[in-house]
This record gives sequence, structure tokens and C-alpha cells, in this order.
Amino acid sequence: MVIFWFRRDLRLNDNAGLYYALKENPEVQPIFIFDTVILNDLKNRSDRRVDFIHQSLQHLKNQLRALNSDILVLKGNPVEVFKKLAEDYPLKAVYTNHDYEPYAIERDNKVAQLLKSRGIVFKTIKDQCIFEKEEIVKDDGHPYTVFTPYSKKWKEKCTPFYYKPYPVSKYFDSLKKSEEVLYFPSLEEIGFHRTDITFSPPSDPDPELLRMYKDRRDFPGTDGTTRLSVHLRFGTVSIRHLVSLAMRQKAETWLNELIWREFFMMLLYFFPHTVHSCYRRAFDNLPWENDLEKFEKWKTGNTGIPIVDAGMRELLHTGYMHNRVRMITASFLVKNLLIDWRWGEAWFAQHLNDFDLSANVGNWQWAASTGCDAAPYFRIFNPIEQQKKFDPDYLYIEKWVPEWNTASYPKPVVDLKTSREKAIKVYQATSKLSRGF
DNA sequence: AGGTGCTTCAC
DNA sequence: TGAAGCACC
Repeated sequence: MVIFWFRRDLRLNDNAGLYYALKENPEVQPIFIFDTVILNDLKNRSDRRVDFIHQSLQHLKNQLRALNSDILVLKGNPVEVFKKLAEDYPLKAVYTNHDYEPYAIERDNKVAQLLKSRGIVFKTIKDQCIFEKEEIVKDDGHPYTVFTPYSKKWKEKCTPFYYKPYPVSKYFDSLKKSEEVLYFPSLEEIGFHRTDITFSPPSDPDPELLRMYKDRRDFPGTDGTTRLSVHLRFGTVSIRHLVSLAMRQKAETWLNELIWREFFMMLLYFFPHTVHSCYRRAFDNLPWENDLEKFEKWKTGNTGIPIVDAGMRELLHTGYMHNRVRMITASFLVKNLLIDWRWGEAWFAQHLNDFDLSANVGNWQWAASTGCDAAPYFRIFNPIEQQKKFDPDYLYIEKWVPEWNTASYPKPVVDLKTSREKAIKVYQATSKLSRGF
């Protein structure tokens, strides 16, 4: 028996690993494992991401049932699960797509070792990005740490070959037939509850939206973005498909966002320590104030700065936050409240439906001026100026902070002018210190 | 993927 | 009086 192991690639169409599994084997059983190593760490039993996965698995199951096949859904530590599978079935091979996060690499190494020791082939394939690992590096072989030259190389290399879809349906006959419906554990049995999230398969972004993306994407009160991030996160949409759309529509700015995603994936692969420490090591010595009361106000959207509170409330209420507002709230936490970017990163990690470790760490370090190609430390967003520019009609603020203009709305938790000046002073002192002054 | 303060120059 | 340019943070 041959297994295809779904992880963050929850789709049948244009799935590289599934394609090779089906093409190279006559009978393939798709499986998914609710990884308890990951799930046990989740604080909220009503986690929207687990619900999203559960619903997309139901969708996959329906599609597979229509093909007289099914998906085997299991729960446990994947290493243990495969140990048992190898005992129960005459396993020949396991196919899966590459996963680049530190935990995933460690887990997959263990699984590979276990399978190898039992004579089972473990085959992994690139799927979640166009270029992975060291496929885009400088001519001297070192990784890029600046986005613009990276993106230039990326675009030069990205011929249509790289975003051609894998015609998986050609080999659907290789899906293992299943007369009986396989057992599908409920969310409750996984240890979680239903939430307000609804999964539906993504549809292509409107060409008009992609055409206007450059000019409309920065306004959180209007629908100027594709809202595809959660689908990219769980692989319910194919990156090759999105890149082919971007190329066809000549949506340069939108394509750059897809490349930023791969830039951050590449950086995490080369610099896994940046999950815990600053890429620019000098800033590991920043004297954060880490005021718990201020942090609480930031988390719940009660800072007294309308655009910041709107963003934080949108996050808590929906698991989503507009990207412009992610930058504003992050800059405010780090530069105006002088709270460690890792605290903010952890909060976003806990609440963003589209949370991806590489993008979250990369963007937080960008905002904190501690990362690769980061904003210089003196580049500090003024949330009032940002609001005037990007939510001039208070559309976004009215939606999330309707009381912004009343007496019941709190006074700002810090003075923007003085906190800004303090941040510049602290950053400057820290970077000077490390240069030996 | 910025903001501030100051200068200049056109009303 | 205010937009536009610029240096610096």
C-alpha cells in the first residue's frame, strides 16, 4: 500500500505530491493526521484554524467519495501514527509535500528515519512555493537578505514551466477505492469546538481587483485585497495557479506580495534562529518596557488609538486583520509601547487564521526594524497620520470602534510624540552600544 | 512598507 | 497661509 499524506496542501487539484503519488503507484490511500504535538499547544479549544482544517477535510472527503475513494483521518503524534500504520498495513511508500518550518523539518526527519528502518520509501515534493530553499540565492551561493534583488532573480527564473499546473485528475484512477465510508472524527473528538469560520473553496480573484490592487490594497475599509491568505496557508489554493493569474493579468504589485511570502519562507529556512532572536543581533539587547497593562490594552483593542483598536478588534473578532493595519498595530506595539516584538508575534500567531510562521516572524521583525531588509528604526508609523491617509472616511474605524468619537472611548495609552522620540533614542543607543562606542 | 520640522516659494 | 522640497531621525 502507498500513502499520500496531506498536511498544508488540502486540495486535490494541482497538488504536486499527490500527482506523483498517483502517477507512480496503482493504489494510493490519502490520509490526514491531526498532529497532537501541534494541537496540544493551542490555547483555545475554539480555534478557527482547526475548524477550517476540519471543514476542508470534509470537502476533500466529499470530492474523494464522488470518485469512490476516501480519506483516512487520524489523530496523534505522526511518528507514532506511522509506526502503527507500518505495523497494520504492508506499507510500500509514503508521499508528502515539503514543509519548511523548524518543527515540520524535525518531524519529517523522524518519520523518514522510522520508515526507512522498515524499508518504506518516504518521498517528499516541492508544492507550497514556486522556489524553495536554495533555489534562489545570490551568485556567490549565499542567501539573499534584501527583497528587491531576491524578487528580481525570482522573476527572471520564473518561466511558465514553474507555474504549470500538475494534472492530478489524469491519475484519479490510482486513488484507492473505498466501498465503505471511512471513519471521520468530529471536531469534538479531536478536542475542539465549532467556530464562526466557514470554509468554502476559493474562487479566482476578480481580474478588476488584481488590476486595481496596487491602488486599492491599502484601504482597510474597502475590499481591495484577495482575502486568499488563509487558502495559501492551508493549501486550499495552489500557488502555481495564483502566480499564473498574476502573470496573465500583469498584476505586478500582487505578484510581489506572493514573492514576499517566498522571501520569508526562504529566510526562515536559512535563519531558523530568527523565530526566537533578532536577525540583527544588536537589537537582542533592546531594553523593552513590556508593560503588561499596555499589552492587555493592545490585545483587546483599547489603546485609545482608533486605527490600532479597530485592527486589534478585527483580529479578535474574525481571526483576520487587513495588512496595512497589521503594520500599523505592529509598529505601535513595538515602537510606541516598547513591547518586545515576540509578544506581538505570539499574539498574532494565536489569532490569525492565515498564521504562517515565516511570514509572521519576518513581518514582525520587519516592523520592529530587527529583521532582514527591515524598516530603519527611525521609520515609525504615526497611527493618526496613517488613518488620515488610509481610512479618511472612518469606514474601517466605524465598523470596529463605533464609539471612537464619544466620551466613553479611552484616552490614548501613550503620547505619540514622546513615545516615538523615546523609541528612536532607545534604538539608537542600542545599535551604538553594539558597535563598541 | 514613514514622520517631523524647517525652508522656500507661490499665492 | 499652505503646498512642495529636503534633511534628518
